[in-house]
Amino acid sequence: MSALSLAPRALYEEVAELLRQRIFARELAPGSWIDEMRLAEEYGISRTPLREALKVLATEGLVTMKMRRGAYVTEVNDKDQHDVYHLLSLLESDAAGVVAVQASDAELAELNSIHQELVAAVVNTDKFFAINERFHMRLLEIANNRWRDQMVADLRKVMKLNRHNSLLKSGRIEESLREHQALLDALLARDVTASVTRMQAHFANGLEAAS
Amino acid sequence: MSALSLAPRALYEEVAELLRQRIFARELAPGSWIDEMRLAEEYGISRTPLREALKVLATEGLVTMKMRRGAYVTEVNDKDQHDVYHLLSLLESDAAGVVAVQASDAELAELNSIHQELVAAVVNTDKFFAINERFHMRLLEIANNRWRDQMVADLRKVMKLNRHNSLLKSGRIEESLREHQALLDALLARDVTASVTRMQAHFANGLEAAS
DNA sequence: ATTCATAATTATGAATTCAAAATACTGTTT
DNA sequence: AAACAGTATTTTGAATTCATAATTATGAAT
Repeated sequence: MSALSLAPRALYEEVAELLRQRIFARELAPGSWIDEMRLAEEYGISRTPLREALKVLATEGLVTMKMRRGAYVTEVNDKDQHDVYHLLSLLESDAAGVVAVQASDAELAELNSIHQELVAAVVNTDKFFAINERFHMRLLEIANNRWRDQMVADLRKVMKLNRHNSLLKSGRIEESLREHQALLDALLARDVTASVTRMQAHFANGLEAAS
Repeated sequence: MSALSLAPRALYEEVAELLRQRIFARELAPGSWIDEMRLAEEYGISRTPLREALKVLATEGLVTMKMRRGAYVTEVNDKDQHDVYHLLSLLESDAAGVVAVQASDAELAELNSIHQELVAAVVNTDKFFAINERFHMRLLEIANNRWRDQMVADLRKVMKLNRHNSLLKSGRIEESLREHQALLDALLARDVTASVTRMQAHFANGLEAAS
């Protein structure tokens, strides 16, 4: 007795999301060929919406179309990984600077409260990851630039293609928490430069740990 | 007796590019409905590749799909315009910083030579615009981050949706040239901070003139 | 004349069909 | 056994067809 979705997505969107999940789960491995017929049959749909979904994923960079030989899961090499991470750092640091200037007091308080949840979740790795993700997402929302949001979302998807995909290593929880705290201090002080710098530092440390 | 393209694009890509041209030319105006059947007939193709092209443009942000009512050219308001411009500034400034560090002497010399062309073209507005575009593109290429290139390309497409789309106002040619010169000086001196700052300034002035 | 209900038309979304290209298979020759 | 030619199969790309939702047109009732 599930409620009908109020805004049912188009079938091709639905399928695109399913494919993303399978790609991130490495069920569809980087470099591997995507069997249109097999998947269409598996999902009980025709090839038409499936092929539309593949074209969307290709535009996002998750999939690579090869002329007359179909779709392949994009292979992300070390340089790609590094390049994408660099851009994430750039965009999110900029967002932090914007938040330091533009956020309402209530919004800063909200970020602070998410951070407190983070502190409380330090013993639970999975929960910590989830809340950490939420912190970053909320900060982006507050920065209020839908184009950046879209770009960050796409880049994060590409990051997930890599085996070492976690933006946050389990061994770095305490360290990461301190970095978050420092960032939050800068935001609450509405110090733009420090906010940007500390977000950059947060990312720089993350990459070092990930490489 | 034209040479066959060595890498003939897929039909849906071809069509996507044709549609982009028409959107930028405002032949397909922002907010207007895109008539699939009409266009398919006009191009002498079926709706299938056309619809695939529309989904690509939707992912790029040029087109908005409305459930069960087709595709519409995206309307870009002033805030969008500002937000996109901000990101272009951020990405290209960062690229300038990267170039200052990583470019070979030959690559810097190449940028310098393009700049000399720019100086020479100061009397010819159209030529100036074209060479200016080439300078920015080449700088991005040298920065060597295909993900950024893709993002910048997409953002520039969105900028073109706006009536005041020129990233460079005709009244600002001399001023723009001076900014380029200053940027180039910083690059040749391999001064990262100055390179970033001057690219930012170049963009900041551009927006002011555009608004 | 305006509103409302109903029918006709049109457009979308998705399945199916079809043509051509790429790949796999078979059998022959060396 | 390896290399090749020729055939069969598979798969892609694109056109066509079909079902249904949305829109428009028509006509009746107030």
